[in-house]
Amino acid sequence: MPDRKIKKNSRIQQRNRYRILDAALDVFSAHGYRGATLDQIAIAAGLSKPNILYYFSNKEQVHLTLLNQLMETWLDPLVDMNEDGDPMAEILAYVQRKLDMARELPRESRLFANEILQGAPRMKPHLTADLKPLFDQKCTVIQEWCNAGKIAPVNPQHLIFSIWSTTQHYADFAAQIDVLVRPKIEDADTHLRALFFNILKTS
Amino acid sequence: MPDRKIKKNSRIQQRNRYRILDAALDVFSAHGYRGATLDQIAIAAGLSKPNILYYFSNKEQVHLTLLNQLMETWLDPLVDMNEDGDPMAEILAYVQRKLDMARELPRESRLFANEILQGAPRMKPHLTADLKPLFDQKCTVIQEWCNAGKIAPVNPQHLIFSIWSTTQHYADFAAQIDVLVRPKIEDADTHLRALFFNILKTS
DNA sequence: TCCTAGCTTTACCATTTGGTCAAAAAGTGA
DNA sequence: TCACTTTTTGACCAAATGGTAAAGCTAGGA
Repeated sequence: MPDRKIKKNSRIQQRNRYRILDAALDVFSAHGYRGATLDQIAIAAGLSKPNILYYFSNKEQVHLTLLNQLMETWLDPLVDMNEDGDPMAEILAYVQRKLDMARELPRESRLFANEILQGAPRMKPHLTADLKPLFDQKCTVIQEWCNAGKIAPVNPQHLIFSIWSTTQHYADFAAQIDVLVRPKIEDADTHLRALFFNILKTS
Repeated sequence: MPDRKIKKNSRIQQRNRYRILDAALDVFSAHGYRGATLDQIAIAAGLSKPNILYYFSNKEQVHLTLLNQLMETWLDPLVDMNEDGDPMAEILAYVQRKLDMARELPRESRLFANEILQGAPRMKPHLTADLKPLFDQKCTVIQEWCNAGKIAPVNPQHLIFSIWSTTQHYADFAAQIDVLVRPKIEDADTHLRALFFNILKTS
């Protein structure tokens, strides 16, 4: 029988791969790639270490799978920024989506931050292939909005960096924020909307 | 002889402790605490591993020494924000100092970011003891500036978070920025000045 | 009921890692 | 030069880590 049947979709496969990736997300986002161990992941997943290696060929594959999955959803908010919409509304909605994402997927944000902080050794190809073209395209759109006078003149690259940094900060630096402010922060939305509204408004 | 002479200041001691801390800053900032090894640090310092442990009792002590040193300089820019000065000028000057710092001390910024990202296990006491009081005090100052109408109403906590995140982003996410923009960024200053000017200006 | 493919575990291995120790080497003052 | 202190090193260790191999278990179809 030349074609071997690989059942990646059996119920057990699906459930266990999901468990492993969920556990790995916990561990990698908390300790970085080199700081995370297969034993930690195994314990968090409720499986044995060799069992992890039955589903993934090695530690790096687990990490890579997570990064690949992440890349898919990570770019969505920016993709959805529509060049035909109202510029101010589009940018502010993008800020809101990024902020929501930081709140709903803080582990993913920290996984990404860890990877970039450490020089993006496993992610650089993705950045070049996926993020860079999208980034360039959206920079062009913003530049055109500026040129048309629909928003105040602004450097598109730095604008996007500011949006990324301010929104992701609430996930990535949560440990610091927890120390500094007692009750949970909920009014970041208002602040960031004002921050970016004020630099973009024409008048 | 009851009092033992500990020569921490011999020329050799000074030189080697400096070399070790400089090498450790390289390694810790690039891999995080758990991802860094004493061997890497030893090689980067041009010393042997046991020699490292002659100067520092263990790996954690090297890391802690770095964090303590860092904490001293890290707060300076905020300390220097003078409540008797012109509010707008003071805040914009603070932004500029933070940005300069991210450019001049990117390894320190990444060391800090790594530590916070991973839950600040060794830094939380410092944050509570040193950063928090300063943060609260400066938030009060900014709030008073708002109340006096000297700057536009703004949430001081979020304003500071925005300043931290946008400035440090250029150090912490340098690997990503390198992929996205060809020539080196020098006009971040202009962008950030405008960003924070526009949300703070009255009228 | 038995067979088989798929799943799990136990035992194990080589390498890496933080750390120790005693001896050797290099300074240093008289 | 000699005696003494400080610094450096090579050999070593126990624990942790990524990974392997083979045997054992389990579910489900014939």
